[in-house]
Amino acid sequence: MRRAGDMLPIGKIAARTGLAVSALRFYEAEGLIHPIRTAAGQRQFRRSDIRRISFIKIAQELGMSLTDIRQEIAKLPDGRTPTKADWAKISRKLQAMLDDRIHQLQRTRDVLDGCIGCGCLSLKSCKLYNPDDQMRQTGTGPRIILNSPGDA
Amino acid sequence: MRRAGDMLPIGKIAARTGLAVSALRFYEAEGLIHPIRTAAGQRQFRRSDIRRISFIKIAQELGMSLTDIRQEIAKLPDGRTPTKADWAKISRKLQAMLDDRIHQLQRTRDVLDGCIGCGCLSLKSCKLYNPDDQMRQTGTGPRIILNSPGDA
DNA sequence: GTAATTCCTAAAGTTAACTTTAGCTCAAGG
DNA sequence: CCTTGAGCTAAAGTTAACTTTAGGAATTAC
Repeated sequence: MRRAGDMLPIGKIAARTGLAVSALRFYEAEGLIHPIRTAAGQRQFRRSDIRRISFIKIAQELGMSLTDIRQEIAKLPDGRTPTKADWAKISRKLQAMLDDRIHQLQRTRDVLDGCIGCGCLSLKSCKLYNPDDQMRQTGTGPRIILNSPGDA
Repeated sequence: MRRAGDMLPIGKIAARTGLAVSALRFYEAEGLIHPIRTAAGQRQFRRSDIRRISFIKIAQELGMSLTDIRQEIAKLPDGRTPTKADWAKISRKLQAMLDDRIHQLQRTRDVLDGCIGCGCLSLKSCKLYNPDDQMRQTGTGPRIILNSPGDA
């Protein structure tokens, strides 16, 4: 029952999500979104793609790389437009990540409280950094890692 | 009263802070740390530099760029080795940033709870994103911004 | 119907934060 | 002494995540 009226051109999607048009094209090239094309070759997005893009942004905010996000999104149902339940399921990992991150920051905050004041601030000697934290990027290139495995 | 015994070579500092030697040299080039040199030109770090580097890492973790961090560090007393009080003072901004970040994530978490479940997830239509949030990077180049000014 | 938008692709450029490489010098151990 | 492990510099390379540019084609607005 859904015809052309449901579809949105790239510019509208950009406006609705706050992403640049170029970023959306980039995301398609990266396999994160899969707009269909008009006969003339112009991209047409489903409304549900807005949710997908929102998911991408939240996951990014939590430090996931686009590669990681692509993997997560790949768990969505095959050809069909994902339902709310699909998103709820896949979002559980985000919930957990949010919780972890919040706790980590709270710990940092608490320790910083006494620790910078007392003058002992040192990445190794202080327990400001929790060693039990995975899920941060590794490898070469630019890194922003505080809790790298091995710190104690 | 302090002679050479108090000073540490770059390798030791790298070991103590968890940073790579190359990163420390890079930080010096960026004006974030200022080790002195031996007659032969080798870097010698003060023990207090460990605290300085720890500060840099925490600030980075909170999303500050090295440029921002350099500015903050510039507020430390001129030539003298900073005291605990100096660090405590400059760390107050980090405390505030930590608090902001924690609250932001909590908000995201709470809204995500109901919001992804209910299927309304959309960056613009949902209040998942707080518009009252500054202190995120702007400009060109790679960006990871969720709460860019203008979102509602 | 035509001017102004919006869209297209492909390729190259940008930025931050480092790392790697190449070719040396210095310092510590046996 | 002489080898081996740190250090040094300068310059080039890397990576992620985009943006910009160039040169067209399709739509929309008047």
